[in-house]
Amino acid sequence: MIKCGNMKNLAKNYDPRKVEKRIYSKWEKSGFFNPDVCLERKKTTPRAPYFSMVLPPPNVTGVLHIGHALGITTEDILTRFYRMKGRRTLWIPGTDHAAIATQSKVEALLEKQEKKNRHDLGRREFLKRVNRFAAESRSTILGQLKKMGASLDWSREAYTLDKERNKAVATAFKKLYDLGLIYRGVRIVNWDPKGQTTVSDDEVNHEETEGVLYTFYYEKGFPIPIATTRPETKLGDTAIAVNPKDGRYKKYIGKKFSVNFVGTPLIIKVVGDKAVNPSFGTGALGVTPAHSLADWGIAKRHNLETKQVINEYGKINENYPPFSGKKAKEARKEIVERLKKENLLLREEKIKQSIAKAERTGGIIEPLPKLQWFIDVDKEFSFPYSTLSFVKKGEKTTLKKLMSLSVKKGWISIVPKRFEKTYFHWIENLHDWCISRQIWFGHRIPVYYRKQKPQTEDHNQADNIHVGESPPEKEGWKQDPDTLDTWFSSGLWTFSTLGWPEKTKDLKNYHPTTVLATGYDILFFWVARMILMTTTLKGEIPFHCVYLHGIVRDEKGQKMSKSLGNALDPVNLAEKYGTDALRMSLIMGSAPGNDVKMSESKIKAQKHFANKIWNASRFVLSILPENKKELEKITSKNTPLLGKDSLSYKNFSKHVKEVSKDIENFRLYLAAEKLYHYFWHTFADVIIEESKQSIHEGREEERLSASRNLYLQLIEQLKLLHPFMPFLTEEIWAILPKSPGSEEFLLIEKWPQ
RNA sequence: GGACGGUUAGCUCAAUUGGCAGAGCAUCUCGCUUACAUCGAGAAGGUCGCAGGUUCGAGUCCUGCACCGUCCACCA
Repeated sequence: MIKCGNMKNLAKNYDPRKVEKRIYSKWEKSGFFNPDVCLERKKTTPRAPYFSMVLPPPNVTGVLHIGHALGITTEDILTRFYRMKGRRTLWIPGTDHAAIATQSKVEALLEKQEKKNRHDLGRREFLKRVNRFAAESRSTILGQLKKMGASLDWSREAYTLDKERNKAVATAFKKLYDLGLIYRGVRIVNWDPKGQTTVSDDEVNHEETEGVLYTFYYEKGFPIPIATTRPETKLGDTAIAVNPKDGRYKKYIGKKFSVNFVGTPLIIKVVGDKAVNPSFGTGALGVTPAHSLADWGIAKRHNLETKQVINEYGKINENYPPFSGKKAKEARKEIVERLKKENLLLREEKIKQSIAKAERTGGIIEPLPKLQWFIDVDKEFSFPYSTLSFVKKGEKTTLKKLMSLSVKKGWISIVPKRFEKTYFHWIENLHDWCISRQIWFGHRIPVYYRKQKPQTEDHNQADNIHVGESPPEKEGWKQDPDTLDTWFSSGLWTFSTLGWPEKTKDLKNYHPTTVLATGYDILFFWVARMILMTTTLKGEIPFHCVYLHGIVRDEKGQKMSKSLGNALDPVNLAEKYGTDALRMSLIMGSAPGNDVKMSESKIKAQKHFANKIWNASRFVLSILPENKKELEKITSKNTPLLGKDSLSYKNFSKHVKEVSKDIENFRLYLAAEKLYHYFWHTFADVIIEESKQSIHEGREEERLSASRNLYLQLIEQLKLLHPFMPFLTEEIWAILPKSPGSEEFLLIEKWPQ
């Protein structure tokens, strides 16, 4: 029998609570999350390839949810893997101010706690409150990131609204403006009457509801019946559009009618437009340019007048008595009543209708023509860089083309590939991006206006608009009161975090970033915008690869949310089962782009796995001799592995290669599964069990060979498992005797070959 | 209207280039044996959504269908 005193002081069961905090602070103190320290301490070399990533900045609206935990785990696995591979590895942390989301959260709190709105406080005081809220959220979030074990370089932490990023935003705005890609103009926008602001197409959700399609004549004797779900907007009709091929109405095209519609005089021109579907409704469309994007397009094509009926509060404006001041819905009811009374209503039919709601406030979107700032995605401009192969310097291109070609030409790959199709499809349907918001929290638009003086009224706009970080020195300039869409600043994230617009070393060393890992739900919001911004402002791609993970759902497959009460809190779970178990359970069975169904039993299983690793390690520790010289025989390379052990180790080497390949190819779920399976069902169940005989009863060489095989395989499995289960593996690493040349921290240990 | 994904054991999901259908949880039986009862040994449980086709061989490739889900879309 060998003496086995080594494991006496180790608990029989692994208790993550006693380990995780201590280990994280050890890592932080070591400085190895920072590639500069790794370089200094020669853990990597200046000539090593880099691996860089940004953390998709969590919104400062509250706390991290389990979806974040999946993203963080995915990213941390990649980061730890490449760090161990010897790359110059940088993962940058940060948070997002999330303009509308944060502002509406604080507004709701204000309403609830003090029965006040933001105007009661005023812009300055209100912003103070929001910033205070954001700061609290930020520190909660940072704590949670650490709890998850994220090996982020905290020395480079960024915030979308901090000084550096503010400068980046203003610079970006000016540059895009100078390129002619940002313009101010009147267009139909998505107006949120509840939030009193515009929102972009992507911030609108469509819900299917039942609506009523009313078919009627404007007045008695009018030849063309029209159909609409919103009779109240018809007060603003300026035309009827019919399909030019429609025999029924051909003869009316070009004619003008004066009608009296429920007491309001209208001048209706009949136009032919091929956007009109002859088989829907009556085949004739009452054109309301101010309140429908489709009609706006028709009006543009036929030079029709725009008459606004509904105001910013969703009420009929002052021009339409007796309906003025009434809510759209009430006005609708009254108008329909009147049409009925006058015998003008032909039909009422129930139809399925999709209703647009603002994502954040739930307000029903009112399409309104408004003067706003836009990014023009179709405008041709000459590309100012010679850094991308698919567009030459000086060549005419558009933002849409840049976004599309970056992926099409293989500069950026999307994993899984099927999302590339979705991406292209989205770009094809893209309209100009409305970037101005009538909210207070965010980047104030870096534009200043001056009232035109009568004597200088020469239509020279440049005299009265100034685009830049600060106003010109002369008097009378007022900054635009609006703020920018939050995704404007997020779009700059890969390079604004590295110091742009300054020419920093970080930019040179770590951009383009290697991978962007994020949920597929923000492919359009964020990923596409980043590609847009980076190609245009830097002549670079933001990342070489986009890894899209799924959404975390509950056991029933429902999206987790606070309101449904099925949300799992990652910090609670980590506390209960250990972070490593939580991480493992999130990764296992989650193929790229696939949703993950989570349940506590899954996490529990991984807690058991952690315990298994702990105990197998205790066993290996128990067979290691205490005597230094004896121990060296096992830890050093000089002891040969005999037949069976040698074969077992060879097999293990295959496992190592497979796992490495899986991680390199983003098959993290497969790597995790293999690690689990090999450790439990090969290493513990078979190899350890079979070694027991050699160790207890074998000859000296057999004993040494078996012990060395166990020791080697354990050590190397700890390395393989480290990216997935960093705390447990680091803890065991600290306890096990090391081979010559090993690192103090598993964190920076070389990845097995 | 367009596109995408899913359908495999009671539940949650795997099966990387086509090669004997696998895990975890739950269930049943037995076992506290000197790493681990957060464990071990064993059992039961599957016409891989349906219908065709390609192939020596199909859960995997092709065609069609069904159901569930998701995203996109200016048919009022």
